[in-house]
Amino acid sequence: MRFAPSPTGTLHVGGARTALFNWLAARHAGGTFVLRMEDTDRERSTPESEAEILRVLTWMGLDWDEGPFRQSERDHVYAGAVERLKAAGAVYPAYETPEELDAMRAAARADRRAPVVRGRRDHTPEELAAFAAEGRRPVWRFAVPLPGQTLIEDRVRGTVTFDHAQIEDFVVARSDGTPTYNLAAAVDDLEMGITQVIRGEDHISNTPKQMLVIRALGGEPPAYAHIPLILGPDKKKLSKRHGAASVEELEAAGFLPQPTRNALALLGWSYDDKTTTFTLAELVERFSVDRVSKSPAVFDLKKLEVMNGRYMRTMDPEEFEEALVAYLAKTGYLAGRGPDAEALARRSAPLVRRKLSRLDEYDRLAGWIFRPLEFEPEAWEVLAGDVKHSIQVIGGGLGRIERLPELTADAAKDALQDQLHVQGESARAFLEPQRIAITGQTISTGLYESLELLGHDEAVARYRATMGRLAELWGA
RNA sequence: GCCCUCAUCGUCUAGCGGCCUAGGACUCCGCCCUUUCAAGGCGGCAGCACGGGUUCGAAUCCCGUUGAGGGCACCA
Repeated sequence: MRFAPSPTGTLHVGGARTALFNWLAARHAGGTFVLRMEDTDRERSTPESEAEILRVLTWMGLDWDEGPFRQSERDHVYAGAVERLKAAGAVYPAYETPEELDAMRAAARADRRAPVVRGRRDHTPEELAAFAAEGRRPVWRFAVPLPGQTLIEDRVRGTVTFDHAQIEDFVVARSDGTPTYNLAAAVDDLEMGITQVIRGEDHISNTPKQMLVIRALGGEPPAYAHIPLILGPDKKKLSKRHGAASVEELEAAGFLPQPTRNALALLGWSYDDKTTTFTLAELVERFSVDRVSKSPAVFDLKKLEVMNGRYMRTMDPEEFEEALVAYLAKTGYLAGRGPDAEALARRSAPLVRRKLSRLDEYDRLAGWIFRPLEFEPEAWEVLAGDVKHSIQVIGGGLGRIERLPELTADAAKDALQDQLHVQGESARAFLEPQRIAITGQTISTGLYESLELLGHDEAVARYRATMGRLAELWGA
């Protein structure tokens, strides 16, 4: 099994799922997982991109047994293969100019035929010598056998037939001697002893070309499985245009590796009619390409959020605390929020654990902890909407909190619930202002726990500050 | 234009001729619980693209139509 990305950008959700499926298939079968960088496009391939892909794979918990190999470092292998193809008469030098190629394709199209290119396979030795004398460098094209057809015995789609009339004499070696993708991929799959290829459906039309190359080299093609593509909400192939299309973005948004992996596995694959959560071990044990769906799937971020939230709620509290702090540190959230920032974040972990679906929502819930009391406009609106009521209710709450010998969440709960009865208020009408009074937010961590976290003095101070501002408003 | 592929609730899917009055999950909508937001519990809305066959019987098999996706470079 192998995963062979081209390092020309970040790893998006589709590529990550391809990697996952290959890895799962390899681990399930006890096979070898090979990582190979398809960087024959030297213009677009970058070391940064390669490092990023490796990092993301590791983040997802995927390891590899061999590699990463780089095609850019294997020129000699491809050169050797091209020589063997020449010797076998499977390729020929082509001198057609770009204009001629365009004309050929346009003509075929006008003729309602497939826009395929056939170079002249029958140049005489004299002609070839003349070209050489002019210094013209040919590309080498694969002489697709005509007539004929190539069948793919695909593990997810069944038998797929390609008529050779539809396959052009594809370029195998560029005029500068470098190999093209179809040559390099075929040669590597053969050389590296790859027996199973799982890749996106967008590669399916390349497959017969690669099979042709492998057979011309005297080899046997691996088994192929072309998995359906992942689509964006617009039903188009997922690309950078769609938000959060890369795993890097998911990570930055505060999704954890386990639920992300789980969600990715379930895109186009299912185990049965009910199970929706799997541990890594379960995935390895149960995965099979035979159960991969044939139709493309729309990636649903909302579903991932739900899975992520549920996962965070079921993980160990300590583990969650570590994940949260690591995330906040990595994203730079903690920096510049005072020397106690990390300690505060740790203390807040239990308060946000049941409320978050993604870590980047942390600030919305708990940002107030790091700031002196200040009101969100909407929050202040709630209090200012009925100043008299707010003063009564918050004043009532303050009176009770103030007298508490020890401000714990339980004590706060008992006191406030008793007070709301005393004042004949509904829970919502009484408790909502309390939260705003101390956090300044309409949505926040739980009221009682928040009070405990603040501690008696700070809580009372905040209450008083709010009362002060309300009194000011009342007076005016 | 040519080639390949796909087609079950809005989304992800189970279903491989009778177990289907089509199951699960997410979203959405109610209700309950916690006398707060959230979380949790319970319930509800919603689907076999269409038309022909084959068969005692079709979501499941065949053909066609329609729709959708992918590919068609000296990119990968």
